[in-house]
Amino acid sequence: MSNQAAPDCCPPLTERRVPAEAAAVLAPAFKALGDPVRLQLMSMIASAESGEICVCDLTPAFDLTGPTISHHLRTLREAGLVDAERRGTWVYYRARPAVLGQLAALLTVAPAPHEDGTSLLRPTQSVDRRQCP
Amino acid sequence: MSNQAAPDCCPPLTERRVPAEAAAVLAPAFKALGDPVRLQLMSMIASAESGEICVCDLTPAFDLTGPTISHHLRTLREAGLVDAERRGTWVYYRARPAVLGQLAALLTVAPAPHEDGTSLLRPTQSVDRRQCP
DNA sequence: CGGCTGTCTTGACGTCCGTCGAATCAGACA
DNA sequence: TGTCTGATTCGACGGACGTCAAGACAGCCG
Repeated sequence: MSNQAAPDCCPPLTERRVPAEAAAVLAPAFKALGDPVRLQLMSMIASAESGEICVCDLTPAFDLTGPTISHHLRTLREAGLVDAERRGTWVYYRARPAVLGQLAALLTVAPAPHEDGTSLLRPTQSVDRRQCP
Repeated sequence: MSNQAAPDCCPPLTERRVPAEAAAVLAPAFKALGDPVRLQLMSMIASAESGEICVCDLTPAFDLTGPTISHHLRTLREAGLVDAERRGTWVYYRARPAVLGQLAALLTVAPAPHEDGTSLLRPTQSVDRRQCP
């Protein structure tokens, strides 16, 4: 339905101020990723071996009903983050790397040499970082 | 209040599936950027010449009341994306480049050589791309 | 001290979002 | 053709979100 979150272009958010029109187009993409379920769905789709993944593989991974997963997938679709294709009985979802890349570019901070090192990982100390040994 | 969106760590979303706990911590950061006003605020703060910017410079840039801007700034603060510091009469906000960098890394797609080129910019053709001449 | 300016908090209101159950649509298969 | 399975849409409900007006708090200055 011609939504297609279309960011203005490339300049990192830290370089120059994002104009209102660009923000209006970019924000929905971030909003789509602003839900834990959708973030996981996006990751499962984007990291699929064959480049695509069946809905029937996505649904059982959550404690949610089919319609709810379908709703989240639609949100990702309307945000322009994924593509869907029906093939026979099943529907396959595929990521749009170029779009992810654009969002990444927007958030990318140049070299960041004199950082304060205060990453999200260790804000103070109470955060569990059971990843990254 | 000890919120501090703390992503698990580094592996791009396209590499391996984001675990539920990590998604629960990362999603709020994206959600915070999922509003046009906050995205602009984030950009204005992150692109500030001196590294920080006064609330008195942020508020007049929008057609919104002071409390509303303050509310959005609080959201960004609680998401761990910015820091606030009161200095005399004014309050200054400063970005957290390391956090932005982590979010960027999560969205970064490796090299992406065989792309279909379908970036958000030109999904089909109906999108206005009055940026990027 | 008293007033002033700037910012944040509180309370309220309307809207949007996440979730579900039931119904509907799309293919496959007998 | 009929039926079964998989996925989406529809309708509804509770909760969260964006916004504002009014009030409270912090620091300056006369």
